[in-house]
Amino acid sequence: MPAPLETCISDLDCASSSSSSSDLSGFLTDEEDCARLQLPASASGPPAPVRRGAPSTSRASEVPGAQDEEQERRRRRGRARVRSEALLHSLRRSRRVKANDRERNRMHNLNAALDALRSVLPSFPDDTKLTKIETLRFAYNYIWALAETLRLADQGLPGSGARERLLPPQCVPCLPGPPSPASDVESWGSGAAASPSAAAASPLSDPSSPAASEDFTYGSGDPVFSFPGLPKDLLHTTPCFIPYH
DNA sequence: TAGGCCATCTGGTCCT
DNA sequence: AGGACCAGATGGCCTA
Repeated sequence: MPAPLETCISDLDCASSSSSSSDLSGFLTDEEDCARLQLPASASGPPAPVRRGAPSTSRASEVPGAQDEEQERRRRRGRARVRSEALLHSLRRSRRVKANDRERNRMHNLNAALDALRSVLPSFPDDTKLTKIETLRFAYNYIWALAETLRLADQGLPGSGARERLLPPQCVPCLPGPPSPASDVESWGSGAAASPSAAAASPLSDPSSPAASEDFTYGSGDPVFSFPGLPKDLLHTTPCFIPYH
């Protein structure tokens, strides 16, 4: 019984010999086309050329010289198979290269956004670049600290509404941030996203820590970021709002 | 040298 | 169907 794949590849032999390499999409596109190669020639596609309507193997053996023709046919089929597999590989490869390019570009955009985020965060004195995860955690804490500063300012100036003027109302509820460190320090890092290791690493988890009793300032140059009423080293710690793994 | 961070590749899944 | 998004794998670079 002749292999269907060989029959199809015999078709490909004719098709590929008349097609340039830049015109492959019409008959070989992807895995589905590859699967189609497994179908019998009668299942789809153009009718087989007369050449492939040659006598069957059993009849060919009866004709003098037919064995040579059969061998030649097999050689052609073998070459066609190699060619078609190479074409499939080439097409898959070009698609993969395009996908890789898009993915690279996507990651570059993501990194550009992270750089933009870094640029609006207070920079470290030694100009060390924050890692990606540090940038995200730092930004989270920084936003929380700013909001908390406004909240404390509001407490100091009842009815001033400074926070409401500076921050849209939805900004505050969207921060699942910690409670005021002064009032509920122990609950820092106790959220669902928190890990014990992170909580233990934070000086804020220890109410007796000196860090929890001093006003937070950030930066050694100009400007120095000051957050009255907030614990020192707030932004250097990672109070687990972004889960650890 | 081990561990952390990062860029890239890759295949799978979802969405338009 | 093609692109976006995601997560895992891998290898390079750097630092303690």
